[in-house]
Amino acid sequence: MSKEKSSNNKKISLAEVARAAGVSKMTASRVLRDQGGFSESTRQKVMAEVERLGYLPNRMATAFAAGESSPFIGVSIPDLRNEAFAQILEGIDHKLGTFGHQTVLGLSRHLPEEEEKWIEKILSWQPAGLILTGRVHSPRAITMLKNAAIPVVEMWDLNSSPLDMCVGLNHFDSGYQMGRFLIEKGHRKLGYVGTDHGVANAAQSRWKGFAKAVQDGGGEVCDHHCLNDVPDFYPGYYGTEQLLNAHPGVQAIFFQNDNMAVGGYEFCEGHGLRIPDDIGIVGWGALPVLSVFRKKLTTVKVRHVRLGQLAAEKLLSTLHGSAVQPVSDVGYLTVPGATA
Amino acid sequence: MSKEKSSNNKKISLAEVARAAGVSKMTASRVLRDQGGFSESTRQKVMAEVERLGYLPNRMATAFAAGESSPFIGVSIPDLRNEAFAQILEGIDHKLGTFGHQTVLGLSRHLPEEEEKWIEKILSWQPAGLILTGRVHSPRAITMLKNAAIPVVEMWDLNSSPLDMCVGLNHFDSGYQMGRFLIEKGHRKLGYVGTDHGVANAAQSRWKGFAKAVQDGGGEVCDHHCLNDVPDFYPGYYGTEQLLNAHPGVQAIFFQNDNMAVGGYEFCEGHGLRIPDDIGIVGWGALPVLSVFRKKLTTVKVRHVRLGQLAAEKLLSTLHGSAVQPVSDVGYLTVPGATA
DNA sequence: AACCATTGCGTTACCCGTAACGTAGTCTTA
DNA sequence: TAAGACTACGTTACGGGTAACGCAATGGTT
Repeated sequence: MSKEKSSNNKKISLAEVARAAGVSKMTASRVLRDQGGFSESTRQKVMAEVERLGYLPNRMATAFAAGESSPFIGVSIPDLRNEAFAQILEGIDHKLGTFGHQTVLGLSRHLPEEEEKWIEKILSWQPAGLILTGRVHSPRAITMLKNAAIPVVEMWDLNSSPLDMCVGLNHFDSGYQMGRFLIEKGHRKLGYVGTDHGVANAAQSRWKGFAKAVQDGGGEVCDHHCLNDVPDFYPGYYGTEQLLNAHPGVQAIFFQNDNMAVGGYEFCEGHGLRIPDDIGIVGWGALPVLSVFRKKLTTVKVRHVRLGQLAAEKLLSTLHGSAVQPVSDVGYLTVPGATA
Repeated sequence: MSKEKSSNNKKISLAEVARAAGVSKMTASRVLRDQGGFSESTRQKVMAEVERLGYLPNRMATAFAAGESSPFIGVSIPDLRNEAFAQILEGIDHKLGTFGHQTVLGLSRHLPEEEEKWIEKILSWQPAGLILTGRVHSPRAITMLKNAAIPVVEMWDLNSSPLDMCVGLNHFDSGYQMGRFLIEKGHRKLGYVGTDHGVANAAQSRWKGFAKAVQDGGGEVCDHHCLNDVPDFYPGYYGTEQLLNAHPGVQAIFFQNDNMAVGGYEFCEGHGLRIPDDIGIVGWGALPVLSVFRKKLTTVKVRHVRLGQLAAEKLLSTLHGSAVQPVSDVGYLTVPGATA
């Protein structure tokens, strides 16, 4: 509460508690940490003043004094509209919270320069570690991370030579698998609808994997990338419209994720296309919307929450001094449905 | 990166830079802050060592020394699967980041005791302020907040006598409006489908407002609450099934939010009910899924991102010493569609 | 009764920066 | 040429805790 309104208009320090209780700071400190070396009567005096004054310990000072690291773990995420990242963040935060750490959020809006600015700021506030999304970071960011000497986990995209540690899945492969799947269904003219932030990211890897599979299978790929938009329902809708206008005769479309796929599905069905007879629709991610969608969508299942938990676990193990496997693959599962 | 791998295996302090440059800590500090009072040759010596040693300033020590508050703002959110909260958090983080603050996340999973535990932890790490969701907090949490003497914004649910400051909308009224809307359409047997975490929250206010309007209009209300589930597509689906099994003949259903409404819509349509002729479907929140939904859903539009921004602005203004209106109403808009 | 261990505290130094103040040397100016 | 202003630093103290150490009083042992 703001100062004007609260009963205590300044923070109470341990020294004030100690003075009020008629003991030294050190004795008060020992009582509060229940570390022994004090009498019962002293304990009561100190605790009575703690209660009366509403003392709240300042752990920042403690950590500062002891040379400990802070409880803060910086977590950089491109955006939260994307349910995949929201789920990953839930997994991370839950695991970190269980071990007494605090999640400090950084939303990069898919821009490496935003991530760089955030990394510089957060590093100056002494986080114990960082979790970043993806494998692409600005050169200056990489230098700063090297100097910071704290553990870093790159998650989402698998990276065989990470800065430090990595948890993710092979997006290229998952795209390639889906491309093969559609080729084997007999399709040859295939589309892709996604977003584009001018940056190499995991979605782009999926698209490249997909394109490679289609080319390897003798097919043709047409793509439409919505510039600087979020991969959600509506971009899926208008992206499909633009793709089909530019490339009539596409037999199936692979979408960046399930929300976009649902948007594309709605566009197709709303314009008289039968699915999957006239056009196939394929998503990615197994997002919540699929649980009630009227047709079982062909998609790729990813355990987002688990991915977040694993990223947090790797960081926590390192912080607590355990040896850690630097790279973990959480995998994916291609799930054939009724839409392709 | 972890210590074993990085070039510098410990953090470089200002004192080390100063020693290497052959000056005092204070001179190095002045150079780094470009605060004047040093010669060009000294500047070059210091900056050369900063570069060579990879020095990163420790702002925590600075803040500590200057008696400043930390940049950390604690933000407590029930869950991130709910897109409304994800959008609010984006609004908060973007605004806070613009002003050099850092968002520290706390996910309460709709449990006041989780919120209490998180508040205790975060307060001991000296945040500059807090943003909490809703108006219900545990008594101990309230005491701790009073003692902390930092600004607190309660957001989401409007609260005429907040702990400190408040930004939100009148959920009860928005539910009441929707109840009247359905009564005026001529419906009398009305349903509600939502979730229940055993806590008085904003969704419960909407439900109470809705029930009051229906009763005032001479109607009958039937409800189904999914226990401890997230208000997403699938709970909307199965909640509708359970409601309709228990109460056949319901003429329209008000859902806790749009995602649940879409789940309910899918259930109804999948079971041969025509919408809105056999049953009306009404959502809340104007969530992204509506942009492509095949029928225009009757809903309530809420500016979630704006709400988050306003909450952050209130906190920032208080922190920078400006006078602030303690309570702001961001309002809502009932949007009639084609589903009721 | 002298000795020693234990108990229960206090004192000092330190963590990493910055504010406030001190000071030696240079430059003006009357 | 001496007083005063200015430049370019250094020194000290401080913030909120804790580690390490010191020490007086108490109790038990021989």
